[in-house]
Amino acid sequence: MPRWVVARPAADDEEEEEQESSEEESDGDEAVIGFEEGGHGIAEQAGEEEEAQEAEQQEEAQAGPRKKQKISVKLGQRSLVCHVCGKPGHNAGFVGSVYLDCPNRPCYLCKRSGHTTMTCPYRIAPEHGCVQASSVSSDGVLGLVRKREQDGRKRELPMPHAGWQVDAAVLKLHSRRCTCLEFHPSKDNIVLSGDKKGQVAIWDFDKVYERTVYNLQRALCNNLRFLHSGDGMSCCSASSDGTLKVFDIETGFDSEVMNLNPEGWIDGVSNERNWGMFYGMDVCTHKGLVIAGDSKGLVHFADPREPKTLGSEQLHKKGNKVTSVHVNPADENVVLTGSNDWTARMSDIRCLSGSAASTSASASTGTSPVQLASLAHKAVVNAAYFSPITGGKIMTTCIDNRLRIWDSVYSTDRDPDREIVHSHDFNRYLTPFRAEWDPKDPNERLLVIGRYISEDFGGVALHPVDLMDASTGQLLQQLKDPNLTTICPVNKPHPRLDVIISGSSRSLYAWRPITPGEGEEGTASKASSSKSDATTTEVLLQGSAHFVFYDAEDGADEKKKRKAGAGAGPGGKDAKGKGKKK
DNA sequence: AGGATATGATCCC
DNA sequence: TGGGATCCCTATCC
Repeated sequence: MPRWVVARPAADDEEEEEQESSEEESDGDEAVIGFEEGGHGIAEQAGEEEEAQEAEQQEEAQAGPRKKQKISVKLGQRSLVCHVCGKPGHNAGFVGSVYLDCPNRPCYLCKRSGHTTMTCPYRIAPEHGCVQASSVSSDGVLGLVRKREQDGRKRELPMPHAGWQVDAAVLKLHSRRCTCLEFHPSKDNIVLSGDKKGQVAIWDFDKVYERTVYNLQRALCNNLRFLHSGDGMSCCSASSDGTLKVFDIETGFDSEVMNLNPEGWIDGVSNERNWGMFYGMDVCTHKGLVIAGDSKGLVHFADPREPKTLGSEQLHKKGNKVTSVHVNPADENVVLTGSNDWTARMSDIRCLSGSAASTSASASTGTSPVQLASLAHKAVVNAAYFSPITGGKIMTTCIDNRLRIWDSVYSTDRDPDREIVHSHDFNRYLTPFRAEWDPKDPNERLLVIGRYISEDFGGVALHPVDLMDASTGQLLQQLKDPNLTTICPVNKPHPRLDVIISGSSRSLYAWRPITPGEGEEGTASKASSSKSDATTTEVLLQGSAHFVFYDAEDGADEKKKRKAGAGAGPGGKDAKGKGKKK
């Protein structure tokens, strides 16, 4: 029984226009669903016409000034001109929920020529070209023994569940898109999310209506990690405003651990080059150490109890973002970093000199004494993670549309054991995709990643969240919901429960397995017959026990229940939604 | 309602 | 080495 909450973003300072918008928010079913802006209809598909091509010059010479024009692909239309390659005779773009590729361009999925996305072998069989892991291979007795020893006597990765559905959602929790997620280390139903404006929200996806928002930083919150020390209330946040802050999730009280721009922005002096931003960040639990990568290829080490940088190391090429930092779960001395310099690198922090200057020269040549391995990629590395239990495997997400798997940290001097072609090369405007290990899978094979290109599900274009097997490249499940039409770049499997949280646009969604007997109410099977938003709404309403409207704007008691059968809505309980000062 | 635009990697000149 | 054009899947602002 899916439960949906519409939350207004916490008040941004004191802005007057909030009132107007709260009205439009509160009026009716549109707001419930909150998908009114999702339309990707063909009519809205605007495109840029290419510069004049020889061939088309004569034909269109009389057409007047060529400016931006609407692209509306109609089947059977006469004079077709492709807005992608500029050649006549065909067109590209959405036809209903299906995107037709330009045949003159390489495949958008695998980037190879000779076919389009629709016929791409990687789309038809996601495991195409993928080597099976030795631990799941069936040949030979030795292989079997090895498999038994390495892989818990399992060859087939058990299908996680028959299906998943959105069980709960907070729509418009944030005022900007969600950028990162983190589960509470001990409280099962609590998830934290950061957004593009530096806000951090704490959401109870069980109670659904309970959430807290803090204005923690002034720019994009790139990473949240709990310190796992003391009471489990301290969380660390790395932001593009150049600060690293530790805050208490109960009180919102924060303290600055690091600031890359202590002088602040100085007009005429500060610019994009010298302004420091934090990206990837992780925590050494036992050492009480926070490790954060910045926008200049530096990795900083700090003790959150003492606001002072312990040291910095140029682990990546100067001027390139360190997009991801991960401490090996089995050996805290080993750190994996991903970067815009097209590499992921494994380093031993015991060899730190503590001074960025001393190793900056060697880092760019890849021969720093700190460095254990450098994993070459063909494009920017969005994320590089050790496997969550043994730390023995490595998975990277690269925007060349490939997930790379090394089955052993000792084979990092070779090519990856597997390259899984998967659509996650974001264009603009989206939070970078990051494939995440499922920490509950003892085999360390299950991974979760959102999909960029849409698929036609009964006439609706949806972007599923994919569950894949890192050992075979097999697509195990695609999580989808007709009411979730936006792309889900941020996804995280729960460390203990059968829950996956997805951050999509400004909203959070909690997926749970469909329990037998409950059926697939509200999912695509039902929506497939309906085309318009209105009917989709109907389907959602039918399939749900109750809706709770949560309007954080109006102060304390702003819960309005709607929709029949809504008795279950938790009564007049106050949610603390005021957010911190500032 | 619809255009401008923020935004980021990349490629090309 | 730098500016400008480009990009399928946004979302907000005006």
